[in-house]
Amino acid sequence: MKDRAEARTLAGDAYAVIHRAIRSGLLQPGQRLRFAELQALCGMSVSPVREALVRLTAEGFTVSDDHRGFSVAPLSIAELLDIVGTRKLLEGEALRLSIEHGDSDWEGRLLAAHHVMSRLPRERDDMPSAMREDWDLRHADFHRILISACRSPILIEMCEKLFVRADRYRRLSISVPNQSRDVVCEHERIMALALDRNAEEAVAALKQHYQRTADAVQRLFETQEAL
Amino acid sequence: MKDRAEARTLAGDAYAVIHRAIRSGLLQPGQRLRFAELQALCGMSVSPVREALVRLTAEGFTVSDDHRGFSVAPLSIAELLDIVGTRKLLEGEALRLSIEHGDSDWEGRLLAAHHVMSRLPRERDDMPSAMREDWDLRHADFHRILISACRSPILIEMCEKLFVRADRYRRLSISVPNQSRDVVCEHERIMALALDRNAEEAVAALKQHYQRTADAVQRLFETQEAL
DNA sequence: GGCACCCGCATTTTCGAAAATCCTCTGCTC
DNA sequence: GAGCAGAGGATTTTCGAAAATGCGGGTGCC
Repeated sequence: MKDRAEARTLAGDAYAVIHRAIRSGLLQPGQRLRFAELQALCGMSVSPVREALVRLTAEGFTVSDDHRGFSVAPLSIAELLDIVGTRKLLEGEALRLSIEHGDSDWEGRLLAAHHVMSRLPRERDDMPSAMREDWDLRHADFHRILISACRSPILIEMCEKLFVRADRYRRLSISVPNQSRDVVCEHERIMALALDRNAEEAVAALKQHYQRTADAVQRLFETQEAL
Repeated sequence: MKDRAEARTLAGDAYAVIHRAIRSGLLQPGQRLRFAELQALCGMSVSPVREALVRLTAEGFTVSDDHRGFSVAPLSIAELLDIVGTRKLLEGEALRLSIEHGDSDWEGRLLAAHHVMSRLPRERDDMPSAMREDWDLRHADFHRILISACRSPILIEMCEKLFVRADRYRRLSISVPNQSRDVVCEHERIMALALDRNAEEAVAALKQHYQRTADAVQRLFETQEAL
């Protein structure tokens, strides 16, 4: 994740700042992005800001309109369903390959990542946002490691991009109370099946895991008519 | 394909020019890209050239090294196999969905694209390169239309990117004589099965089609030790 | 002799302003 | 009143130079 590797260029900083602003909601879906504001936000000149926007556009976080600048990519149920469907396909296959090729080192990293994640609370309201941020990172690590042994860099990269792209939607789902889901349990089950080398059921569990998150967000959309 | 939509900005032109230079081999894999040269090639200042490189890097055609500039992404057997494997997964599923959802308009466009393509010769040595370029475009259209009814914009976009990314390798395979393959026939078979709504066999034929191209290029690599 | 440091050159990266483009509002014509 | 042309302003895009960074050679020190 480019966010964490601290950038050695201003353009990298700008990318991180704007990316975070979009994910946090400071810059809202559909909002037009003016260079003047972004320069103020990032504290730099137009060149690195523009470079950041070009990169964000390539990754689907912003959209560009020639000579009319950039705006934050809008959210939609259609995109959510598309992202989830594609993730089920890609990560499902990546997990299957990981289970096929993974060695004991992979198993160890998986166990470790899950352990760290399970030690953090997820949705306590009194939880400081820093901790919630931390949970997000661990959660991302867990899913990353799950597919890390698939031996296909392209697949990994695509899954990573979709994961980040799904993040804006995932943040909405957290605000849904009483989901009657035990997310921790779902993760545990996926891991157990993976370690058992039960590819079929592990893939099915992973797909179900994503579908449930999608369903939760979709319900939220429909009730709030947030779109 | 961004190449064909004539760009309304210089950065778009630069993207097209450099992209073409990489695909044609004018800029070779691994070669370092200096701004001075690229500015001369594109006939413009540094800003749009840099923007083009950022975009190309996001798509995997170039790689960037902070404060040390850009270079053309190297070719490798590993990457070729990775691209082909991922394409089989993605386009296989996209074709399955297209067959499921495609209407008669889709069938018509598919027939038309195949007809136009079949009227162009592919590998005549005396063929002017403009015509070969034309065949490439029609070939791309055919594959694009094949999956165009899958109703997943993300899947389509990913397939498009992989298609373009595979192009550098595909150009190598054309230089292999006597492939004992009837590419025209393969395309015909895929189309016939798709129109027949025989998803299973159509997907299998498509995957085989890609695997054969991969095999041809791999043999070329190994004999020439071009890597 | 070998190693570390510093300086100058080549190159990338960033800046601030100029040029180009788009949007809006006004005024004119039909 | 509707519609088009054009000026003015806002904004993006591009330029050319300045700043920052990395690389290689040379010098001094151990």
